[in-house]
Amino acid sequence: MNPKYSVLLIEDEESIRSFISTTLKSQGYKITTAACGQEGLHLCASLCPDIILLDLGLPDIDGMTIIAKLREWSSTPIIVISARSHEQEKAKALDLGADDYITKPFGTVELLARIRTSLRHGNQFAVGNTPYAPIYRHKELMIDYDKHLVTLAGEMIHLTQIEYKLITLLAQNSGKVLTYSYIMEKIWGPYIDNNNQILRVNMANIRRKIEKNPATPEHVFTEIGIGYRMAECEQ
Amino acid sequence: MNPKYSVLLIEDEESIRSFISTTLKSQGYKITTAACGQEGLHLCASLCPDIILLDLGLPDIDGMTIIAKLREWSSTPIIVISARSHEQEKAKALDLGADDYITKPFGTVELLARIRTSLRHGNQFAVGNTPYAPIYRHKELMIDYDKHLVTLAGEMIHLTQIEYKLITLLAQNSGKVLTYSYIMEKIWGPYIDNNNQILRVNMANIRRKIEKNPATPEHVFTEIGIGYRMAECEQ
DNA sequence: TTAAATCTTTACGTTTTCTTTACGTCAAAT
DNA sequence: ATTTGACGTAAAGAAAACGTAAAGATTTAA
Repeated sequence: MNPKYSVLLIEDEESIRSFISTTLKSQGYKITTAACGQEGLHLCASLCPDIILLDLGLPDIDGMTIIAKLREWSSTPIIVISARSHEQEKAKALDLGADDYITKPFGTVELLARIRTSLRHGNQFAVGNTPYAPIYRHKELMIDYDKHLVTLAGEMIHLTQIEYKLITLLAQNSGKVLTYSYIMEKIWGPYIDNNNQILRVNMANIRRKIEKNPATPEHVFTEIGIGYRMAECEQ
Repeated sequence: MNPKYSVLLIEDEESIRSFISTTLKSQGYKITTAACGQEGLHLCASLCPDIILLDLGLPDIDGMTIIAKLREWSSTPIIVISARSHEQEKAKALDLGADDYITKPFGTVELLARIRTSLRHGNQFAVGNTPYAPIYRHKELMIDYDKHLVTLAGEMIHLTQIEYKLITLLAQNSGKVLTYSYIMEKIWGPYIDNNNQILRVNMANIRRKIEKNPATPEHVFTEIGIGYRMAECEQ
């Protein structure tokens, strides 16, 4: 890795801190740790890390507050670390501007994969309208934004307006979880009630068209309680 | 008979205006004239001519301004007419988007040649760096832009002026969806309201002429809620 | 000037899409 | 084992978008 990415880990539990530190160091990341929220905010401002790993259950400051405070001035990718017992927190964290989440206990492979994805798609350097790749491709599925065309194994797939908007939104953020509320607002505007039924129906219709077996999807994944995630674009 | 090419002449000198008018009429062009820049801009937006002849020395608006204003929405070929050959002026006009430049006094033969050339090369609907294709072909359908001719299985198809422009616009962007509003602006100018009814009627008429069964089209497809897309040119 | 062709508008039936409702399934928690 | 909550799917009604015929309006050609 060249140059090294710097990672800021905000985590109060000593055992997890050292586990992650060791893991990341061995992979060539430059890692700094903070044991409480106060320290974390301070270090973030002075270090300007490339990515932040944030445990939501800190002793001094509420995790949501930390995300909000960071997002006031920084767009550094944030990966939230959360205990399974606090499921509903995750969606809120993502809505506040976190980029991804990972649930304890987690494996090394998963953690590293999430970090790589977030760094790759990290919007910390994007100014204004992020330039998306002109084409999304994953396995047999291809989306040509310019031609407004979706093909599966070369075959044209007919999508309705809303279906196309939806898959485009997911594809242009592929690899990343988009929360239900985020998707709803993007597609149906800010005045829609937050009943996701209409979204589920549309997702089912899309899956019927692009998945061999909608029950075991290859392209669009459900993150239960959180939202949807699309397989990362190949290239 | 093929649809006539329509020409808009923007020229303040009466003698030149009538000279060019007579010349072009005798050659089968449909010509409209404007005596000042204001009128010229207005007529262009309402007529959407196939080509524009523009005198740079108009009394009211600077010629360069007119070119720039037209290029905000139209890609119709513009041939600039100038009293004196100033290399700088010529370069600037071409830079702003004019297609050719002719110096007074000029002969009939030269003018007609320039017009033919601009119309031929004026694949005015092709966007970006699309290579100039002299012919569109797909299944039995053929469009010869140079000859201004549409044939279906060798048989000549009679199209009206608007119908020809429409199918040309779609053909020169074949494979891509063109939105209703884009098409409306290209064919009916920037001042048309965004009621697509007139477009639907014209598409129905075109389909009646070129599709075996308009309900299951082979050449022009509707992308509901978005626009129309023409089958990609073969070869 | 008159007839024909073209363009635009109006009206209406059909198709497609959108939304809601109802119900079934699965997994986690009691 | 049962309950509960979240998600997926089917189907039906409502709404929007589309295509077509036909009647004016305008332009062009004879």
